[in-house]
Amino acid sequence: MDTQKNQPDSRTALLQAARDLIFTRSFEHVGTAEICERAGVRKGSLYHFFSSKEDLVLAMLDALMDDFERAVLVPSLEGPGCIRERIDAFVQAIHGFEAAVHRESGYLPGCPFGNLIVEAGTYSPGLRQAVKRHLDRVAGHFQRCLQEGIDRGELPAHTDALALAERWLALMEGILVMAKVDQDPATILRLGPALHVLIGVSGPHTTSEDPPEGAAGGNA
Amino acid sequence: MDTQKNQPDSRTALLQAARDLIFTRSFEHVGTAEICERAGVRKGSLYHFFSSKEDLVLAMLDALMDDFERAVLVPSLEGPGCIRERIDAFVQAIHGFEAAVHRESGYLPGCPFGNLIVEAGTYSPGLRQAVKRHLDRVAGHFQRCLQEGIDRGELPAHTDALALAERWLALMEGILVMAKVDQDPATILRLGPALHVLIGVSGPHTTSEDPPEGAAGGNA
DNA sequence: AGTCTAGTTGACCGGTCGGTAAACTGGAAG
DNA sequence: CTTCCAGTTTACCGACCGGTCAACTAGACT
Repeated sequence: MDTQKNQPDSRTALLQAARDLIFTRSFEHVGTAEICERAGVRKGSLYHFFSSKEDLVLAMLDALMDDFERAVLVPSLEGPGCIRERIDAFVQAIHGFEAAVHRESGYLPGCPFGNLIVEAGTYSPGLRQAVKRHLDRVAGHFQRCLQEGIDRGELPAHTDALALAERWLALMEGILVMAKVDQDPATILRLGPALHVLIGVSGPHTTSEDPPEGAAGGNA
Repeated sequence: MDTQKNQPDSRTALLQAARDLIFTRSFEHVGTAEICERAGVRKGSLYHFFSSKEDLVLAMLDALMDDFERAVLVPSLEGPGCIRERIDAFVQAIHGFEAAVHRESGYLPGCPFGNLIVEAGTYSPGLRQAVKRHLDRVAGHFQRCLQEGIDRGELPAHTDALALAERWLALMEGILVMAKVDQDPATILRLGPALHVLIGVSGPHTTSEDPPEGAAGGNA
């Protein structure tokens, strides 16, 4: 009831192995054999639990999204502070995650959802729609965060939270593409403050740039 | 015997075939056999002119960038009008191109450079650095356009054209990722105006949104 | 006991991939 | 004529891919 631990082994191991491998590399460059090897499972078992590699990845994305919500979206976007501080917390969380992967694996992976779209978006409708679902969910978090800012008077009352959330997501995807080009987590911190301008919380003074604020951008 | 040299060069045909195929699909999903078939050339010839598939793609990117500069960047960013109008022309040009490919092939390809980064960025340093070089060149066009706006007084004098150009590029990449998720060129038009906000030319009134200006004429 | 069944195993398949090797072609030069 | 060589052609390779299959195992239910 509370746990289905009588069968967690192979299926869960496959999901975790697929996540680790596909996240740091890519869907196409990670084969089922490698996934199985890392999971400590034979290939036949993979196809006992999943009907195809795509099916495995679909389930992996669900688990990934759950963890992403729990570890990044909710803590940063529903945490304390004003909109501006929440955006900073969000950027910091993304940076921390990408930097950690980069430190451990040598790769800066970028956005796993965006990566999958680019790889498979033009020929696998199933994967594309699944990724779209998850990105819509991410945008939903942005939207709620923005709406709260509107309700609190931090954003103009006429702000279109839905449209602005989509722009937020677009810029974030682009930032992660740029970071992947550079293979450098610092790019996330350098471009992250652009979100302030896009969302309109760069400060009461000017619309073009935010002043150098303390040592917040510093990295260990 | 006489028409065998009708095609100017097998090399050129291979480059064009690679571009057509890889652009609408992807690097990984287009094989050398298919490229050769489209180019009307046997595989041995491919490896006479290029040392590897990656080498072919590298050369293809150079030609693609030249055409992109000539057909999109220069006409839109160095054309008449203020910064804001140039941004609109740029977005229109990108949209026109993506929509045309989408109409003809059924695929919305997104940014070929961004696609390649996501596909190969984490395991092929050569491709990654080549893409970075080309994207830097694109950002250079943005930067010159912005600098001109600063010189003309359309942008604040303290504007950092280099940093802003990078943000412009990041948002554009993100917009194309979003359009690829949606597989809908309209997403480019919907998100394009966010560039106004990011760059700070959304108008003298407010920082959040630009007024709905209908009838964005089909200008390319 | 016997049966049922979810799960596991390892051998195997057909196909595709990037890339190779060697023979061949035709025109230019000595 | 012979030599030379950029370019072409054809057949082929080994590796790897996602996926299949029938046999097997161990626990649960009757």
